[in-house]
Amino acid sequence: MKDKATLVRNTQWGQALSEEALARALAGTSERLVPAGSYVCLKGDPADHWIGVIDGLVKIASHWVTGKTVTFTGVPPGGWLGEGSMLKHEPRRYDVIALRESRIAYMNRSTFQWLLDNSIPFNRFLLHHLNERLGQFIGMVEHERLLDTDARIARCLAGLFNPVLYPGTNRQLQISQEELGYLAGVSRQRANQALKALEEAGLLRVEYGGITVLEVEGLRSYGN
DNA sequence: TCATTAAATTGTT
DNA sequence: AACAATTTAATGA
Repeated sequence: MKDKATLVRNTQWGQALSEEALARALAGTSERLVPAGSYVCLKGDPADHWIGVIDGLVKIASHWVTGKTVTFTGVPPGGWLGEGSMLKHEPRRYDVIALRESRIAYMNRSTFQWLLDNSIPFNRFLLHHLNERLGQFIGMVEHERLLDTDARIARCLAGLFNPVLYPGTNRQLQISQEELGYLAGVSRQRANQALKALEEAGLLRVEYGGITVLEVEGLRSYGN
């Protein structure tokens, strides 16, 4: 994906906006290039923006004082995040970190509010978005303690391919096994081992610097 | 356009 | 965790 205009235009709500409204939405959205390993936003920051991923890959995580980090989920291009703190008018409750160099769109609060007040499709989108996110986290809590690493990786990938949350993601995903390990909370070696098992099962193809998903449903239900 | 070199990613111990 | 092998990207002729 190239820029914020492409990102917004490709969303469900963006397509329903008039040219005038689209221009207004874009005017209230800035764009920043975040280097790999840098923060997109920090826990405790005032939530003044809704964040969209134009290109790259970010993870939503929490940093513990002991130095441990817990990753909640990854967000590929086409995904949006941060609406929760935005709606509740409270500080960010997590860190967002770029796993590799990423182009990020920041929509300011007034524009977000304006869309909320004026666009039914935007509201519908947010509703679906929140509902999917909720389902995703319920599933994670349910399975985290029950599944082995192979299945965790499988679910992690299936999560990245969720067509509602991340409509821009096609069957190919550019993610190194190291990054995948970060997302699933396992070592690179173990991620590699899991990927081999999943490839063996015919669910995906491992390529240099990325993977191609063959059976999203198979990934989602792997290990059940 | 092709060849060489550097960087990134993966496989193995 | 460290090293070797492989693939891609970058550079210059």
